[in-house]
Amino acid sequence: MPSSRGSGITLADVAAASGVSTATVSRVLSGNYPVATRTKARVTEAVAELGYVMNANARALARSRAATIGIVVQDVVDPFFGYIARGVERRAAELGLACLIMASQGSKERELELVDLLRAHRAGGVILVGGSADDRGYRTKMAQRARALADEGGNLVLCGRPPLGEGLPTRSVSYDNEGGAFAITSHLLARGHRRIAYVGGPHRLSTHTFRLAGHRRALEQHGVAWDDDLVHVGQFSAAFGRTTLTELLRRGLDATAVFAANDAVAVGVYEAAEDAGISVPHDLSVVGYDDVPVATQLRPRLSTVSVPLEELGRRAAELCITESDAPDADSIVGTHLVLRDSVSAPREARILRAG
Amino acid sequence: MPSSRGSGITLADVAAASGVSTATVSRVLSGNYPVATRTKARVTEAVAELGYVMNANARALARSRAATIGIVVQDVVDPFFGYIARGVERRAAELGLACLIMASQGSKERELELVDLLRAHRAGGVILVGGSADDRGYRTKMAQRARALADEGGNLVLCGRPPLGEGLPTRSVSYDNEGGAFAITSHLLARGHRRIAYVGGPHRLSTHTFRLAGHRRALEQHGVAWDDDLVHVGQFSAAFGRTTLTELLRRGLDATAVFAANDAVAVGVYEAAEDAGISVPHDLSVVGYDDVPVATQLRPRLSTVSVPLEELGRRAAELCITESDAPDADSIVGTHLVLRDSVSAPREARILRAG
DNA sequence: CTGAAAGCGCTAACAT
DNA sequence: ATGTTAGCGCTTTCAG
Repeated sequence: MPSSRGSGITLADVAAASGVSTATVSRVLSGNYPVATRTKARVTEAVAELGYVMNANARALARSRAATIGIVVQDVVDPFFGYIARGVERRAAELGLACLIMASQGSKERELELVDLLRAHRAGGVILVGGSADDRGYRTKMAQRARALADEGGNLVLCGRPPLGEGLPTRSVSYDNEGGAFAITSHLLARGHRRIAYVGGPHRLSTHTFRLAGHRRALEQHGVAWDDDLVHVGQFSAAFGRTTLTELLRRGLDATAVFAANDAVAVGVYEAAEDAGISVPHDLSVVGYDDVPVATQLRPRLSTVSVPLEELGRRAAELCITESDAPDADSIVGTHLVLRDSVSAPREARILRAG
Repeated sequence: MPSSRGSGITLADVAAASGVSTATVSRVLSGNYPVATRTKARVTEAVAELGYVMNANARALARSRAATIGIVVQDVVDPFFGYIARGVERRAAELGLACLIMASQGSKERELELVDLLRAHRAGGVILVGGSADDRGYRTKMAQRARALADEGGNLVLCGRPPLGEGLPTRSVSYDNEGGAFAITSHLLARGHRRIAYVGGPHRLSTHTFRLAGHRRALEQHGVAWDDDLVHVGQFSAAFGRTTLTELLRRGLDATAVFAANDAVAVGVYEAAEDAGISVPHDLSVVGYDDVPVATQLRPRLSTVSVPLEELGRRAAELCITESDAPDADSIVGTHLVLRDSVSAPREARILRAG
């Protein structure tokens, strides 16, 4: 940034121009203290004439908290994060909060750094979005950040991830990963599928873990034997879905359906099926998770579980500013199945192969 | 945010703990001034032990500029903006800058407000992303903001939009909207199309205006007569693409190809074609613009013009901190055609109808 | 190479 | 209802 000292107009200028003290100007600007209608008008006028804009940093310093919240996502363009970010940004705007966004790119270490960066900015709240790593050291370090943040008057809010542990000063808003997975696997089961491949996200990532757990519970409840060979853990990406299914097909896939752990993975699964000349849902049924726009762009349209991502973001933004011991500091929003065209009854029991 | 005063650790604490003055601590933290290796070590140690994190607001106040840049997009989830935002965020992180993101939702008034908000935060740079309105009053007001921002030591950077006017303190990084459109229409022409419908973005939005201009120039250069009935102005959305093409098909479409002014519009065009039982590209060729992921997810894969969105964002972030009179304050990044499967030679001259 | 001290612009007691 | 004033935590001359 250029180095000029910035000849900005200050509160004092406004005070001088309207013939009142800086305290009065501050009061009309904050609007949280009685001021005579007349003087208020004079001040407002002076503000407009001088084109005065408040120095948010000075205010944050004086108030020891900024009107800013921070949101850390894995990737800004991933629609899962994108919709949550949109909810956060919109609600924040309504609440008069600015929104600092940062991307961890899936790195736990980076995430920790980003929380510190946000602490440095004295963000009123720091929202951690999406699944978290099941890692002892990480959890300990984040817990320490949670305490520090709380000490400093900020909030750590977990959005779509499990709590850090007992008695920690965090609040959260999540959705039922396990339940959604249970429901969609149950749907597959109800249609007659018994051999279902699970193509999922990163090892020990909470999102994946819970989805897999829901899948497993559905299988158990329907008395379908668990088969480790059917679960494939890797990434939440189209690339992973594609290479995984391609490989399975090469080896001969003994399944009639695949549960893609999110819609992005489903995209890859569709591609692999297409490459192999396998028809969805005729030869292979596919379901996803998240219900992002691509689900309706795929052909056949993808059956998936819908998560109210934007609403999740809005709530997270609110949790940034609610007082510490609110009654429902931890809430859960519902998910629901969206049944489209990617599932049919299994055709016959046979091994699926490329070509 | 909870009201606690924030018992944060300050520079003074670190100074006390390491037995030096606050000035010295400040110097090692800023790293822009010679400090004895020994004392530097002591300070660094104290910082770690106390878990000290700098107060960014205090620093910003003292320096009269924050290590923050602002980015204003129309919509966080739109991939056009998303990829640019990703580039901005990534480059900003590399440069040690935090990134405030705000969404204008396409409102000029809101955009102006957001710039003022970012001014309040003393952002070192404010990046305005995407096409801008061709509106006199708006332009005047934004020009005024540009001057104010420059006065205050900040930068206004235009990313993917035309300059505000002569002699204004702005810098910009764009791509060739007109050229890309010229190229892709030329491609359609080369394949034999003569009747091409243009289904485009918002009236007077620069992006749309330039794309349409390029389209027109290609037509002229190939000696194809201009037909106003073939251009349809509206929104950059799938919904607009769909309703527009549906309506055209209902009335009977005398064209063999459609130029969707961006990929989102193309999505809608595909849907309408599908609804009407019209095959792409057999009955109708389609091209888009932007080359966002959906282009490869569509079937047939969409031919479109690729814009280096993320790179655009990275450059924009850099422009936020380059000194005022840099040699190339205004740059243009190239676009290129990506030819996939959505174009074929026109089948025959006939009117396309639904059903 | 290090310290002392005067701000940066605003807020929030405390007066009046 | 309004003014006074002491900070908020860091940077940056200016001395030493």
